[in-house]
Amino acid sequence: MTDTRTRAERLAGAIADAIVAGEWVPGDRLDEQALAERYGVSRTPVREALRQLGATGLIELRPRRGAAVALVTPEELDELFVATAEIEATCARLAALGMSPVDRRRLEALHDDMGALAAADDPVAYAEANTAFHGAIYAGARNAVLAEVALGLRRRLLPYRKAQFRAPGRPALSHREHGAVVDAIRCGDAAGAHAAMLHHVGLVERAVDALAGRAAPRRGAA
Amino acid sequence: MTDTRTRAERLAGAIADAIVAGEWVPGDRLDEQALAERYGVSRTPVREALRQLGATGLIELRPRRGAAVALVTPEELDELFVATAEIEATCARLAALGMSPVDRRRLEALHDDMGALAAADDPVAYAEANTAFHGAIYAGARNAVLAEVALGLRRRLLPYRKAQFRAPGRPALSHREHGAVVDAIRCGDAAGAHAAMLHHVGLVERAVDALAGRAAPRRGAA
DNA sequence: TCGTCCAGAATTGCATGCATGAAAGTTGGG
DNA sequence: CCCAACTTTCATGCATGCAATTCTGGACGA
Repeated sequence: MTDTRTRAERLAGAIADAIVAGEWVPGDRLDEQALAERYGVSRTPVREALRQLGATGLIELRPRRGAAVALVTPEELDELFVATAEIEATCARLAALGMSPVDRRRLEALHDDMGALAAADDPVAYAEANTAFHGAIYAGARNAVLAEVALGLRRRLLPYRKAQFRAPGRPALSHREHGAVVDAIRCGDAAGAHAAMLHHVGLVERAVDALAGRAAPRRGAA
Repeated sequence: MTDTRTRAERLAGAIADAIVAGEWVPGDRLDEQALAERYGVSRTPVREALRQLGATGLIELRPRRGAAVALVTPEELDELFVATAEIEATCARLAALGMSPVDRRRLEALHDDMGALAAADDPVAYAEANTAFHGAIYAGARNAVLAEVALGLRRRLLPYRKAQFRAPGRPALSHREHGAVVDAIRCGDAAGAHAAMLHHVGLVERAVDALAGRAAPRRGAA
């Protein structure tokens, strides 16, 4: 069956995928004509796709100066991480309160499966399963709006956390932290789920900082 | 000095303002040609503006079938309110933890000023000040990303909460709830600020529900 | 009365062309 | 050698035109 979406929509998806895949890195210029030729369309749908992506924050549109993959400052990156952590923690709390028994079992099963990937120290497979894990938390919160916001923020962070799981032993650490979240959700411990998720994403931030070769930014520190 | 923004950007702002002002209500079709004539431009920048607004959720773009002001179902409306409440509560918690003494004083002053508006039962002036109040909370959280998300959700809700303050006595009730938030922030009571804000926005939702009653817009209703 | 089907009209999707503003390159002066 | 102003080049912003799809309304048959 044919795709009913417009070219602009498909382009937006394709360009976003390419950015997340690292084909362009933050700061790279997105030339309208080059994109048009690459995807075999005219500049018009390319421009519409770029506007759409600009509204999500994944790219930046500077009037008369073209589009570029969003280049966030260290301060903005910290805010992005904090915002993501808070929203994911909120999802975890809502999940602890309202997740169905069946969904809880599924989450536990997914977590158990990830244990094997962590033990095998398989970063690629673990990263993929990690996305599913966080997606299960979003779903457990039973709030599509929060999930959409969280996914949007996660996408904006992806260009900066690509290599995160490649550090040896990181999947295992991530898995232990997930365990705290899963335990709290299983017990219906809303505050515990919130705290565990906040702690987890906070650790991810510090890992990214370490990879970037910076000292971990501290909120309000001198 | 001349506006350096492109026509598409200005159009996006103007159309959003018109929607929030109630010039079009949820479900109304947005005709490209009509918009182009109204704002004295061609369809090209109009289309780009519509894509931008579509990405924010304020309008819906149905391929080959035009754009319309987003018509949210009662279930989605509930999710929007919950998400907004959770994010604003998070901002309140962060504000309680990290707001500067000067900002705390400013927030208290703003709250006191709103007391007069509430006593006078002036819904229009109170609604305006209310926006400033919540903006002060966002600022207190010191996280532009969270603030941006909260504002975006608030904007999507605005077409549904326009008449909210017109119920007699509502400004006074809102002001009392704000007082609980302000008190908690003043004491640095993070959990209290979170709970007070959650409660406050939850009450707003119930007020909107009451106003909407059975006349709430329904998609595809029989 | 109701549903179906088929022009005609209207609207969206996209390509193309041109004008404007920004960046790069060049030249002349200090 | 450096810098500033000018020129050139090129990408973006926008208008216009055409093709494809959807919508409308009326005729026709059950």
